[in-house]
Amino acid sequence: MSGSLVDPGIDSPEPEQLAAYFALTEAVSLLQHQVELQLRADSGLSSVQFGILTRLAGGDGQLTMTQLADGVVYSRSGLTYQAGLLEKAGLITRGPSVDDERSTVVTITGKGVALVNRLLPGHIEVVRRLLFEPLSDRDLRRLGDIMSRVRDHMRRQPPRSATPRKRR
Amino acid sequence: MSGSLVDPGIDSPEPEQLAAYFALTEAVSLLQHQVELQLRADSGLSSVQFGILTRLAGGDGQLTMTQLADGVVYSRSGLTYQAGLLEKAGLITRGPSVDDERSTVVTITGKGVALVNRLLPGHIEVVRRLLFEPLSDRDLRRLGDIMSRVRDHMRRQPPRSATPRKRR
DNA sequence: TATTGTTATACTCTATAACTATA
DNA sequence: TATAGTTATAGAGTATAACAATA
Repeated sequence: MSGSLVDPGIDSPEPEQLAAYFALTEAVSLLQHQVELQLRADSGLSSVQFGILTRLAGGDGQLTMTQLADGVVYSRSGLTYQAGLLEKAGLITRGPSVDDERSTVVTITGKGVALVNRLLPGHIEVVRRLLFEPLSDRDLRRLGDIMSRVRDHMRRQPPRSATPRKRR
Repeated sequence: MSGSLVDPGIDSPEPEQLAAYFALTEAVSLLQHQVELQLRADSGLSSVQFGILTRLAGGDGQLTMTQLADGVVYSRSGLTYQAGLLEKAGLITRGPSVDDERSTVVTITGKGVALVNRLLPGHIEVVRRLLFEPLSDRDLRRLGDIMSRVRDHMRRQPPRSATPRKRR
């Protein structure tokens, strides 16, 4: 008895490949949940908000709304909502772009940078405990190599903004 | 110039390790989003609902609410909500457990199994295109090995249900 | 015309706490 | 007392479509 009611079909991938996919998604889901709990406990920030701030702080501190939406969140209106919260909290500011007056440039404030730096150790500690701990240095190098290629591959796919409009 | 405003601190992990973490989370986030789009387009099901159904279908078709909550969703009331939707759609049924009359046993229906089998090819196709395609067989074996260990490690952590009550 | 961003709106989802019933 | 599950409720988040302004 196989103990399974599903039949992926003749042309399906090896079970081993699917197992890799399931392990990946389950592990990341568990990790994300723990990260979410830690962030809320330490700051009240959601992981989406933390992601916006770290994306800004990881660069030179400035990105347009569209650049942010491409990396963090999946609709412009959703990002407008989150940016509104972060601006109200004094963690970012928004201003017009000089290059293109349609664009809004989002800038992380000193308070925002300070918050990211305060949160990072606890954040990293969670990641270390859950993700790094059971892995050797070599595992981690391989994981980074593999997932970097996957990420780059996905980034090359047509971005969401290219989603065709609803037909009629 | 480093181009970054953040300072992880003296005792921080190697940048290479953090890069592995960021690549992992970004890639999985992109993958989850595409999977979500495909599921909605093909069925109107969310990935949480699909996860509940596949978890049931991957076993013998029955699990208790608590077993489901541990694997798929992060609060019992949230699962009750989702189970209500799935039951209304005729994809699962709920009934009392004979072993423990406090428990509810969730059973996937024939219609539920049929839906999972209908959705699986398209689902796998997305995963193949985004995740498997840029990877060699060896990459995939390594990824599966690594993430299985991480997942097992995380499962060993005290489950969310052990979260201490709010103080006071 | 196409693109950037915001707004209004409706909806989905989630968590908290209170509650019922069984162990 | 502790555990399984449901319910009521409230809040957060998201997407869609319509809109204004600029390219």
